[in-house]
Amino acid sequence: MPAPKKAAEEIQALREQINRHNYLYYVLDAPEIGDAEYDRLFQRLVELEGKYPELVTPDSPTQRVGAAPLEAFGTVRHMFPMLSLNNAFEVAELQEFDRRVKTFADLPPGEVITYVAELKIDGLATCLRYEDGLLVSAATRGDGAVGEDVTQNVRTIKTIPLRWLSGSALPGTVEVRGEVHLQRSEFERINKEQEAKGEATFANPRNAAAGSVRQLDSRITAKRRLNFFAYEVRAAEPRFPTHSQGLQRLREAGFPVNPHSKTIEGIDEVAAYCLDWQQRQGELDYNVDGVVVKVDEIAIQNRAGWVSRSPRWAIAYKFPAEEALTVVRDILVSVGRTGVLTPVAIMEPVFVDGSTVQRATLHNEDELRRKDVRVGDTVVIRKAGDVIPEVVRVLPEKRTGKEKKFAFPNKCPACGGPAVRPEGEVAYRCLNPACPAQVRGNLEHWGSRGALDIVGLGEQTVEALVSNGLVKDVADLYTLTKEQVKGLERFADKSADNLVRAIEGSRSPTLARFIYGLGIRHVGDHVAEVLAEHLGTVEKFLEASAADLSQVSEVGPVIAASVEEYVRNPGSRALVAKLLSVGVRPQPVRKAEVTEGPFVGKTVVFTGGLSSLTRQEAERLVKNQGGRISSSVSKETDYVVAGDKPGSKHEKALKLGVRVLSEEEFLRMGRTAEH
DNA sequence: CGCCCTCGAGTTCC
DNA sequence: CTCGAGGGCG
Repeated sequence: MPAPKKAAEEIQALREQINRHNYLYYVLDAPEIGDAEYDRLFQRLVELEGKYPELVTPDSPTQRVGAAPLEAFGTVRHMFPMLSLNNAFEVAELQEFDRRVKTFADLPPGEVITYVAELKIDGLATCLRYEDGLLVSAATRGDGAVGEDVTQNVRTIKTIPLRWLSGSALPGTVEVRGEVHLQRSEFERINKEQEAKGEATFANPRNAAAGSVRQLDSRITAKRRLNFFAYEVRAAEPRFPTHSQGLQRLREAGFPVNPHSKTIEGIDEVAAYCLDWQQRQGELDYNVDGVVVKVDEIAIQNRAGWVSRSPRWAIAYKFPAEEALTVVRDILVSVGRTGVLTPVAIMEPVFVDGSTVQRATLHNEDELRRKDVRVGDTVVIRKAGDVIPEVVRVLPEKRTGKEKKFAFPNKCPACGGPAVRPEGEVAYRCLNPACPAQVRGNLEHWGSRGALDIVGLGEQTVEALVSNGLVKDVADLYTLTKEQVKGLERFADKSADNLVRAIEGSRSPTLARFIYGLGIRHVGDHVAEVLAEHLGTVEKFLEASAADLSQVSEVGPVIAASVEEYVRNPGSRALVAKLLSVGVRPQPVRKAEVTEGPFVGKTVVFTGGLSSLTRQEAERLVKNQGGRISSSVSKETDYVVAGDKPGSKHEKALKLGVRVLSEEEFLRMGRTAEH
């Protein structure tokens, strides 16, 4: 039996009323009706929807109670990458930021820029996707490009509209970014509850919010009153000329936008806002860790541009981090895989900012001297960034005279061999290539994610393999048998099998991973990729010369010399030969032969800044399509791509009559060729 | 040569 | 995340 029209109308009316009261209650904190009245409306809606299940829609307020647990989270690709921000810790850095914006946006130094200052909520950056005004997905930040799908959990957050308020929706697909967080009062309530249940408590509101959003059972999430502040709206076509107008529209659409966000003229007033809230942060019922400052006008934002993955037109002013006092019990020296000696302070365990800390790097001899850290000293520590502990300074007034100055060793603590600090460098290095610390480090590196990606070959396993004499170098891994591994402590049948299988599975790495895995000085994953692309095969790699390599973009004299030295060294040649003989087969780089297209056999030169892709991406595009890159313009040059603020190369191109392309024209040529 | 940016390498805790 | 150092450009 179809639902009567009257029921449908009543349901619609109830939803509108409930949404409105939700908004008044949760977002504006100004309810117009009492709880009993609200419950009556809600119950009536539940009743009608129970009677006519075909009328239940995903944006109904009854759909916020959570759903059955998930097995695992899926992933969502963000429409626009979620960027990271540069930090400022002092007013001077804000002024430097202001100066840079003007430089890059071509504005006179005297110009007064309009900024928007927003409190930086200490929660979880979350990206909501709406299609024609209806919430379709919610994702965590993840790596910036792809995040975890937490839609079920986010639907339970009462302040997040399941549908934009009528009349305010932007058509098409729109992303709303914001911060999911917990109020301090709610955090305390949850912890009391956890305690009563005998379950683990959360260290701070951020961890509690993160734990709640990453709950596989959204019914648990629904019981925690998570909150949300929206701070950005993005659509394929920019809809607003200023950031503040975007925020205004979010407010109109029913999103909670932080009430303290403020449009401010000039950086000096922005700095005053930052310092003011630094003082007053305790007045808020949620944690903030700073202020985000954005250029208001989108046109200026675009002119200021981006550096790598962070915008030049925004900065995070960070409040001073929580600090704690502790005592240095000892200073140890660790030896990395490259033989670098790094001093580490071992401290009385102390709780700072969500976790208990007892180690902190002291970086190197110079840093240690600068801070003058001695064993027995009382030190101030804090978290640099979110996790890494840092010794800020020593409190000399706490000294008793019994503290011991640390003498930096000139012997390697791992092998006892000589350690030297080359002129002009900050690090001491152990010179013994057979040093057990380096041997272990090389093995771990070989198995690491960016290299051969051997799951299970961690620190513990490497230690066990080496100390039992089963493995001396990375090639030995490939002749390990399950029986040998089973003889080790902690290795049962199953885990031994897993390890041997994981090693087997790594026999055909890409050439880039293979080169990276060898651990050549100055060759990280990126440079390894560049080298592999240029060399193509492991045979060519073994013949690499500095003269040839330094022609390659991104490879300078230092890297070129380092690689040549590696491939000439008899020890490393022997290792590569051994790897090949035990059946490791680095895959030659397959270059699809491009025979037609606009760039085949052409030489291209870039000048000026590109906006929609990086210089390196553009160069790769040309190379993939059979072209060559050159750094200077001559009559041999076929195209000069002139980006923003082109330099002298542009003039030279005009003089020589070389074809000049705009970024747009270049992209069009590249794209048509890709199909 | 100086500036800006990116990369490499080392590090902590759960 | 942070430091130091390498590479590219003007």
